[in-house]
Amino acid sequence: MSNAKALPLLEREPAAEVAVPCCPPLTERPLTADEAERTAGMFKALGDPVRLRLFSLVASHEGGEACVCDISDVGVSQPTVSHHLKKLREAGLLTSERRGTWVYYRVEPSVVAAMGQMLKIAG
Amino acid sequence: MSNAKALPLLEREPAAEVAVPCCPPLTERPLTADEAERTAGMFKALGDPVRLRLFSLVASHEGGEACVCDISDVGVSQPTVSHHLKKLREAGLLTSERRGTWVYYRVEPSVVAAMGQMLKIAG
DNA sequence: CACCTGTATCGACAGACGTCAACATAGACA
DNA sequence: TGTCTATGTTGACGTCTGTCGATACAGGTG
Repeated sequence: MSNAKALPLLEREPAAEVAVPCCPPLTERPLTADEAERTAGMFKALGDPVRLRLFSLVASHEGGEACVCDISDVGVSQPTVSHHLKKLREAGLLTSERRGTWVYYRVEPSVVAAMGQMLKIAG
Repeated sequence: MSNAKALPLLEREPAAEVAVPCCPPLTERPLTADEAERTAGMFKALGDPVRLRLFSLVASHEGGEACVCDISDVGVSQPTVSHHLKKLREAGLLTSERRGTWVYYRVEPSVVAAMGQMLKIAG
């Protein structure tokens, strides 16, 4: 599926150690220490205002993806934007792909869905 | 009895500045800087493994509430537990009430629902 | 009253984190 | 090849944060 083997930005890291289907709704049962350790990273990634804006810029961008150049205007320097996008990638919330000169980011729906699942109240 | 005016723990802070109904799904439109600033605090609160466990312990506890004594076994000291519960309170995710000797925490459903709403994918 | 238990606060410390300027790298194009 | 633009990486800096022991406060019980 998808990448045969040549996606530098995608392949560099083992993707998301946080991975996809993790935990039941938080109301269902207490998380184990291990589950909490892995899952907290996803929430932490959205716990910074700049990252939250970057994420919403990607998520709401037409076509479901955005070039870095489209979303860089969030009030911090370019290296800082790059740093935050990396954090969002490492958390599994975004994926990136270089196409020619530009790098495009898109939301990883399964991870976001997993987060939403955990916040489901009184299932 | 139901204290007429002496609820130190509850009254001390203006509850959640984060408040309740904030933002549309992150896929709908980019957050403003101000929205992101206020909203990131909620995700940040769940971005720590210990806090995430404490939250799930409260959320999944029978009766919808839990005494601190019920949830203190998360591997950190009692002051640290108290510190984290305060953070969750300040973020608006939990409320607390002292009843006699014990203090009970419960989930603030509206705030959690707001977070879930933001994570809704593709409206 | 004194004493005990449950919970919050204080003060200190180490480590994590956000930020930037400087530099490095990758493509496009001449 | 060289140069230009877009993006990532490095190193440094100050601030925030998680943690603990010591202490304070609240309420129950004797």
